[in-house]
Amino acid sequence: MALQATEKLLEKSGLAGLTARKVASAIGYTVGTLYLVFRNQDDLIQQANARTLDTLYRRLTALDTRADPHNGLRALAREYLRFALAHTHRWNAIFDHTPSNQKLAPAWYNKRVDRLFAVPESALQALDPARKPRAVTLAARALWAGVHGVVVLSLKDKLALGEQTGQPAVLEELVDSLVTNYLVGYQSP
Amino acid sequence: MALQATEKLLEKSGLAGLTARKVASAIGYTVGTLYLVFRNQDDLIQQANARTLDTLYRRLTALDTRADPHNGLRALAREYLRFALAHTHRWNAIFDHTPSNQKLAPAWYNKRVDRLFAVPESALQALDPARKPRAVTLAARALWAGVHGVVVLSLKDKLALGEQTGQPAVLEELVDSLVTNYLVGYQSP
DNA sequence: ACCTGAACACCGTTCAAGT
DNA sequence: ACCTGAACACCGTTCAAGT
Repeated sequence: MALQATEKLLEKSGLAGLTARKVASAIGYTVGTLYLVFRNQDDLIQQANARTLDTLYRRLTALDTRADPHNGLRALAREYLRFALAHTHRWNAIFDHTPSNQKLAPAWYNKRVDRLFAVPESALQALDPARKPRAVTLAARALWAGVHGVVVLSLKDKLALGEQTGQPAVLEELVDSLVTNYLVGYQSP
Repeated sequence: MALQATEKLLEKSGLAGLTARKVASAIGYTVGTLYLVFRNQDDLIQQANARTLDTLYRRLTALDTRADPHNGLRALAREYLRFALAHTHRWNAIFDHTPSNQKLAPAWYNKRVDRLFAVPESALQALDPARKPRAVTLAARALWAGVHGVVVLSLKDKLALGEQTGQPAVLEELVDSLVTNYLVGYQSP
């Protein structure tokens, strides 16, 4: 499959180094052939990104958050960070790619993104079942977007933590701090 | 200045639509001339981004956070969001641009980023002067990266808030939720 | 039915040559 | 001293023509 070649290329040199010609020649074909399978480069990248989102989703749902939602949310956030650190380039490709025509992403793609957000949301729901759904959704978005922010800036080395910059342990501390403190506020009267 | 033309082009069609040739012809010159002024495209973009960072910095420091650090931090976060919403493309250019050669950004550029982080950090310091500096730094990074995350995902419409997606009021609610709840946790015993 | 090859309109970057 | 023009090696995308 062309998508496997795309992943390998992404993994090696990131989204910027990805080229239709490179992908084609990696699977022993000509550029033209690639355009018989994918509508264009956006389509190719989106399909590759969808696969990354899927494996991330599988990783997150493999965790059990029901027993202890509070720690479950921390575990989710850590797993998210770990995944991003382990697959920097593929993870970045998801958020660096912006469709050329200003067009919004296709529905099948957005479905994967929504599914990811649903994971922390249900943990948050379990944490406090009495809370109104809208309040839970809002809190889940805020918290998860926050975690996302820590991860993005971590990967871009924009956190300026002095000598300890980039050390996974410190980054986990950041993510933990965000989740824990947010949840304290969320659950306080 | 070429940088003004760059900003205008960014504002109109984003980083993806930016071209050395377009910038040059916008100021009545040839491409070649542009390369007598800027080392390369990365340099051009970084200089443009530095200007954006500067005006954002000025906006944030214009707020007074000393009187009431707690509300001050909320105001900072809101201002950050507002700036991003008002200058979507220029703000995105800052975080979408990744230097070609995998090279890290020059020191003069990173200085501007660090300066921005220092703003919420000093507010957080004022909130609880007894706290150890390292703890304050860590909390400032976590919180501000979190706010950043809400803003990035807001701009990319990846928050999936149903019909209300993209409504500024809802986005401010998200940012508020993050800051307020985090601070409750941060200040709890 | 499947693939190629070459074309088109664009890039970033460089640098002799012009004034 | 300042700028141009044309070149080079690359792009994404299309599509006649080949098997």
